Parts: sequence; C-alpha cells; structure tokens
Amino acid sequence: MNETSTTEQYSIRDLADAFDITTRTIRFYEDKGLMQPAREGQRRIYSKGDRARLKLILRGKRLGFTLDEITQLVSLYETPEDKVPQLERYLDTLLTHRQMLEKQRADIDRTLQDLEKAEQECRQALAANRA
Amino acid sequence: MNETSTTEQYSIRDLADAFDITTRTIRFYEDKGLMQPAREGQRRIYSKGDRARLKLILRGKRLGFTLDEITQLVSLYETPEDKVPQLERYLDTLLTHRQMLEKQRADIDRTLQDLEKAEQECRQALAANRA
DNA sequence: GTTTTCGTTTACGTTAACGTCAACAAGGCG
DNA sequence: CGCCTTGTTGACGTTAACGTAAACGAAAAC
Repeated sequence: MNETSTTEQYSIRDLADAFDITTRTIRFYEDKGLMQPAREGQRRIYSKGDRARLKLILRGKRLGFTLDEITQLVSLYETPEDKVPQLERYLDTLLTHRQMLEKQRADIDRTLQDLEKAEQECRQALAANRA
Repeated sequence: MNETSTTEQYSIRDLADAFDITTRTIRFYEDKGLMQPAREGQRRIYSKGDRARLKLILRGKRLGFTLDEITQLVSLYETPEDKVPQLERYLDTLLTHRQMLEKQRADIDRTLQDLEKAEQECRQALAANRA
C-alpha cells in the first residue's frame, strides 16, 4: 500500500477551477445524485474517478442534455449487474443514446454545410466589393 | 401572376403539427423576434421561408443552443448588407459558430466511442453469462 | 489569538422556455 | 341563428439549472 499516482485527490475548488465552474454547481450535481464524493469530516474529497465523472457530466451538458438525461448517460459507464435481464435493458439504453447522438451528429453536419455555404457567399461578396 | 407551388402558405397549426410543437411555442419564438410571419387580418400566415426558418430554429434547439444563440445562427442565413465592415463581422461570426459546432462534433465522437466500448463490454458479459 | 480563507448547509432569488388558462374575435355549418 | 373550431392577446404558473446570500465550523496565516 503505497500512495503513488492512483491516489490523487481533489478539493471541490480544485475541480471547480479545473473545469471553470462554480463550487455551487458541483454541489448541485451532488444534490441531484450525480456524484457521491468521499468525506473527510465535513469536507468533500474527490477521487480521480469522481473527476472523470464530472468531466463526463460537463461533456453531456455541452451536448445539450438535461441533467436527468446525463444521469442515465453517466451511469452507463458503470458496469451494470451481471444478470442477463439487467444487461439487456442496459444494452437497450446504450442503443437509444447512440441513436440520439447520431442524430445530433447529422444535425451538426447539416449545419456545418450551411455555414460553409454562407461562408463562401460571404467571401465572394467581399471580393466583389473590393474589386 | 399565378398561384403555383412557390406560393405555399401555412397556418400556425400546420406548422405546429408538422414539427410536433405547440402553437404557443411558435408565438413565443415570434415574441422573441425569431419569426415575423405575414398577417391576414389578425391571423398569422407562414410562407415557405418562414417554415424553413422554423426548421432551422428547431435544429438549433436540438443542438442545445439557447434562443439567443439561435437568433444569431438563423440570421446568418440572411444575406447581410454588402458593406465591407459588415461582411467582415459576419464572416467572423460564421467562424465562431463553426468552431463551436466542430467542438460539439468532437464531443459527440468521443461519447460515441465510449458508448461503443460500453456496448462491447456488455455484449461480452452477456455472452459469458449465457455460456 | 484572532482574523482570513475555505468549506458547509439552508434557503430564497433568477432566467429561459415554454404551459396553461381566460376572454374574446371571426369564419364555417347544420 | 347558435354552436364549434381556430386563432388572437394578455397574464400568470412552472421547471431546470444554477446564483446569491446568510450563518456557521474548522483550519491556516499573521
């Protein structure tokens, strides 16, 4: 039992600064059941796993998911119980989320194409306007 | 002047049904300045362009943008004034949005990879559990 | 030793994006 | 004609996701 690299710990402020969010936000996520950091007395102590989890949550937010949806998404990364029906339900949820994301990806691709078109028109107008 | 295919018009209900939103939502977008349909007396009359615009708005929503952001995004598709400084500002906004979207795309790709990994683990667990 | 600093809980405030309801106008129809 | 449907403008209600402030404990700094 030695304290090498795997034992990294973070304060709530460490994480807040690292991800540029407020401590209030982190506690809020905990209230919602999204995180359960260890305690040292009163103080919250975050592990590397907690940090990774928070990162996932924020990624979900950037993608426009609600916290309820993120709750499901994040729990996906924890291995489920090894009972067959559980695994099948889990797989189903995985596929559902996958479809959502693939639809979003398609939306983004369409929008990017539109943007490129607008960009070209703009450059042409600029060229014409300068000539 | 004939009334052929380009003259298509829609009621507020047509659009609400078409996109599976409420009429309240459509009026709300109008209040926010996102749409300005024609009027026939009191009634709102939506053109094909209005319909396309609404479609863009909803796409933006699916991507998790706020209505304020969508206001900018949507106005991008209208040709700006042909003055050079305007065009340059416009181009700048285009690039900014493009970067946001490309970041989102990267987020999605990462998440999809995570999902695939989870999916594989799940399938393996299922196979092991049945054997 | 006391004054900051950091963290904690509790609670009320706020904004965006609508939902819901009231009260009314206008056109169609049996 | 009276009723129904569709639409209109307010106005207030609601939920999610935090912000903000109060009131306190403990540890670190001076």
